[in-house]
Amino acid sequence: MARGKVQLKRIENPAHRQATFCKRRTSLLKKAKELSVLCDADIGIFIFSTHGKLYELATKGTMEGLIERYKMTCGDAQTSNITEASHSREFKEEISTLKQEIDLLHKSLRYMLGERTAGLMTLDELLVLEKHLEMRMNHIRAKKMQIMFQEIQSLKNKEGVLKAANKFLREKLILEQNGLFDVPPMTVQQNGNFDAGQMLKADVPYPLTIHDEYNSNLGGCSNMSFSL
Amino acid sequence: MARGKVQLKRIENPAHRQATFCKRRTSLLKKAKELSVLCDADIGIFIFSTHGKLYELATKGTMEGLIERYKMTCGDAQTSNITEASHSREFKEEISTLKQEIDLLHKSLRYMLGERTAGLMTLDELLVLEKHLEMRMNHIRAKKMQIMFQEIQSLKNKEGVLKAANKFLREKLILEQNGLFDVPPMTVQQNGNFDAGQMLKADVPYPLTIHDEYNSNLGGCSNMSFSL
DNA sequence: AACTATTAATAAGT
DNA sequence: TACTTATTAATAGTT
Repeated sequence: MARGKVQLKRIENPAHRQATFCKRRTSLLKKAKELSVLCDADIGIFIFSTHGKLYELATKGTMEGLIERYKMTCGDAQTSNITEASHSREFKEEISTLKQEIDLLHKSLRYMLGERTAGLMTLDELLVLEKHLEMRMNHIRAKKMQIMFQEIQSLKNKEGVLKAANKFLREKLILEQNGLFDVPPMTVQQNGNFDAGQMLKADVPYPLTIHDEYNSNLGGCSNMSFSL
Repeated sequence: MARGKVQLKRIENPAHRQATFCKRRTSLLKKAKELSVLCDADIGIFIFSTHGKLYELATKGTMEGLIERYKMTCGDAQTSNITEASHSREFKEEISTLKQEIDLLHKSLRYMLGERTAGLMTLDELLVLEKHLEMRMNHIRAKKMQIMFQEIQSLKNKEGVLKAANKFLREKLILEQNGLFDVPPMTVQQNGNFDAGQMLKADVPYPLTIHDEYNSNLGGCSNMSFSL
């Protein structure tokens, strides 16, 4: 523009190129500022020198903001790229969904643990609670077994005692009857039913089971509760 | 620059402003192209007019590419803003963490349900499983009770039968002994212990409990399992 | 970086 | 929007 025209091609002389770059870069940014002020335009410029150094201008707000606006504007019409903003929004939505799911799982776990704790539990707490549940289950099983065996042992004792008494009485009876008449030995079969026919073949029609007052001996077991 | 200087302020006349915008914009982009060619620089420019229309120039590759390069360059040195790439990475890391937590919660739930299902469960499935658990617990309780009452009823039956037989034998014995000597009536006390002293005060030292072969009558109850 | 001859840009008018 | 032109601004080559 002065002292002769210039070929529109790369300046090979490095010093010359650097000088020109400095002058024209300054002018370009100045012109951009003028344009933005005179014409009320928003302009973003970034210039990378040959060596990668960055020179920038954002006439309104930050360059980030202008880039956002640029992506919004051209994203509608030109590129198929999704803007950072909508990327962020999608990520945030996914994170929100996942957090909701975690909340629900926490609630489910608390429900299963039978807990009515108020606050949220941490991950570490959950692991503790997992072990906790195992212990609770074992405790419940142990307690259940203990009660059952107590009841069953109590009944077995009664059975044994009665059988012993029965045997003793039978033997005594046989001894007493020895000179008068014969009675076959009485037995209790494996299925727990009393063999009345063998005991008394014809002369005594006897009720073989008795349900009434013996319930009290079992500590009211029909109302037993193990508080699971 | 011609026919008089220009004040560096917004041109209020819209037509005038629009004309100037068009001229200067064209010049600016021309200057930018010249700079990029002469000095081997990479330049990105975007201009938003007053009405939001976008004019852009990217002297190398696409504007997207230049914006990426811009963010890389200034992200390292100038601004404190995090680039889209690292934003994405952070989001992805958070999502990964949340998914891990959900996996763990799913495992916890499956463990509590006693399930050994392979795949992941959906949120909807979890709600179903929550109800499922309640039903399973009720079922387990019912089954447990059923088994216990079966055992206890079986033992009660035996007890009743033996008592009946005992009573019958005792009466029979008394009848037989009536002319010979007196025996007081035998009883079973509330604590389940046989009152041997009352039955036979002096002459028969008798083992009051019998533990052996009667276990088989209880269906192997010492090995009972309710598969919780 | 400063100078300056010269070219490029452009304001105002058409 | 495009052309014209008087005038200013930019800048290539030099110091």
